[in-house]
Amino acid sequence: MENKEAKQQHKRGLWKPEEDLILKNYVETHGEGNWAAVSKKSGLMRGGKSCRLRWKNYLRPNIKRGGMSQEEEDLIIRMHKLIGNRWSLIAGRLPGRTDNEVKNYWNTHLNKKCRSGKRKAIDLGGSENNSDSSNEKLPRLCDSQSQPICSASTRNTLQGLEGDNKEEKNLANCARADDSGGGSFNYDDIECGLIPPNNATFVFDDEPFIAYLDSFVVFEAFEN
DNA sequence: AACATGGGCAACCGCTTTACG
DNA sequence: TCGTAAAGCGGTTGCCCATGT
Repeated sequence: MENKEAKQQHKRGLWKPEEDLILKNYVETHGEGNWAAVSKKSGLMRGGKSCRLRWKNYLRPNIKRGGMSQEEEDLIIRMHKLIGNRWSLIAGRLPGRTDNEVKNYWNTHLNKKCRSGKRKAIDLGGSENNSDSSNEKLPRLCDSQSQPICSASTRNTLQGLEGDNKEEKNLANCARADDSGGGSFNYDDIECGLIPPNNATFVFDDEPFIAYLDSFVVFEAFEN
């Protein structure tokens, strides 16, 4: 950990173009990692954390800057409904976007938009395992042939969640699951690995929803 | 023209998780 | 197994700029 003295001698505030250049050159030469050493060896008077953040959010190759496309916006909204403020996970599904950017975009644009909308009641009937009367109106998860009723795009979105870590894999398993089970589970259970992969109903904000359903189907959240 | 206000965004803080000796 | 340092992450702060009065 950095001690107070070290912290005090670290420069703070906005990065100058020449600092960016130094950091960029250094990382391109020596590779990412060992950020504590970067500030010392590169001559930058910045903390390791600061260097890492600057590289990750602005200097990395393939960083996409500027306004979000409608597709990206939709994806952020859908994924936020699904997994909440897991900005790094969401950003991981938006090529060239960073968690910080997604977070800022949500806080400044989408959060207001979503808050101004009001959730409509959802007809979610047919969940066998749910004795809770509040869930009696859950919609059938599949049609009579047990086909998922979500859009292909949403399945792809959710299946695309699969990544290197356990959390992403669990989400991906849920996304893949068919609806033979129809039980419900919450996010903590997923993380703990307590949920078998054929269960596909999340509980989020105390409301159940189906992981692989298109959020625009399940969450008619926005009133025009 | 000067000031106030609010929005947008970059950066920092502090907690958690991971890696390693 | 434990302790420590580094890295990752989400929340928050504060600066800058555009707009309104």
